Amino acid sequence: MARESTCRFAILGMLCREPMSGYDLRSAIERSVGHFWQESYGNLYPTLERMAEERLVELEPEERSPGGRVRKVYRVTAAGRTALAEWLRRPVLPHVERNELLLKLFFGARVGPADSLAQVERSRAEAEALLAALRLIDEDVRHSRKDDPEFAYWYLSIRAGLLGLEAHLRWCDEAREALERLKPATGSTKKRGAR
Amino acid sequence: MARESTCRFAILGMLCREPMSGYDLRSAIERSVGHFWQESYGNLYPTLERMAEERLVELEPEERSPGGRVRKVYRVTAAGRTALAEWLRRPVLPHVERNELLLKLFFGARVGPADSLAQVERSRAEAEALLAALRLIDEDVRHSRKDDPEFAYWYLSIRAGLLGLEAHLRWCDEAREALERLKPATGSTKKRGAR
DNA sequence: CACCGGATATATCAGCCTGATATATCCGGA
DNA sequence: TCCGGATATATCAGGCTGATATATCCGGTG
Repeated sequence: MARESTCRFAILGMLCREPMSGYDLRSAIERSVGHFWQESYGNLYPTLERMAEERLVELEPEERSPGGRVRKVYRVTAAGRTALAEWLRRPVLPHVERNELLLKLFFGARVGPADSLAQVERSRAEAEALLAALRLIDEDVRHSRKDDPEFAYWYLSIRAGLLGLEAHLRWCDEAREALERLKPATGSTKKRGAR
Repeated sequence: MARESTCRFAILGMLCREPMSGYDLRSAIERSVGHFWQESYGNLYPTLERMAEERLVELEPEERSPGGRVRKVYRVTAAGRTALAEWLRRPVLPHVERNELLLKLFFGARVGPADSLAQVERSRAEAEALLAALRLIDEDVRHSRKDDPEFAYWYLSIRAGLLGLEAHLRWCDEAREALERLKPATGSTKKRGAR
């Protein structure tokens, strides 16, 4: 029945560290868990409103900037903390992640190895860039936060990212090789494969 | 702007192999690409209707079972084949996959290492089961389909699954170790934890 | 024969979520 | 003073999931 908005819990987790506005939430989430979790404004703002109705969060007493600019800073309530803890203990339900790259490759015979190869190369380049970025974050966190009591928990997600990306790169290399073997005999690349 | 229903292309790809009903499509997809792509009826039926309006697919001439039972068998049109080929060549746009397990672990300090450990163990068991299943499929496909011209393309997705799951298992082991180190060092809390 | 249960088959809906769009203010630098 | 980029909130169409409803077919059991 009622699918449960996971967004709620991302918000609760972040608000437990520090009260924030919807805008702040988005960047805090991006900065800390951005490599495996993101939230859009279109999701955050309505969700925050609902959560306020449900008393999981509440607005901090009107804190306006001098000019009178609107800024809604939310804070987590006791009920919010309870709900978060309850969710953290609940098992993750298994879910098949859609993988558009694999789907395109699966039907790849309809367009030929060159196009599939291009998809793999693009994916590889992207993964390489993500890996480089994550390694920088890794370095940074290992130095600046290694004494934070939450360090071990944060580190788990970085390791997951690193291992996952490395595995993906290995797969890309394998796939590239396999697809290259499919290409029509090397040398003269002109053969127009009329169907 | 118009996000493009990926479901359309999963349907087109499958219908290119053989005309099918919505019901058949669901099981064909489940059987062949189920480990990285699934479609729900709630998505398939309305999508098929729209695609028929757009002339990407068409109904086969009334094919009813003797009792007059309704059964709508769709077939891909020339326009459908073109649309599929065009999509297959278009680059996959990068997208951060949400990972609920990692999110729960990231906030794990709020409930403690035992609960996080349980999440990891569950995920590990699940991955182990998926891996075993995929190895069977691997065996099967390598024997029964190795001469199919599309074999190489199908095989890519199996290898992606195998490498991904193996990497995940390695991460689980790492995570388990890290979380076990966080547990209150006591040897006092009995050896075999009561589950 | 009647009945049952599981597979076949289609359809609809609430609700989550994304990506796009709109709007307005703040503030530092040219 | 004006510009542009960051800050900030809000709304919407449309994709998609998981649940629910409904009905038929068919083989096996009593």
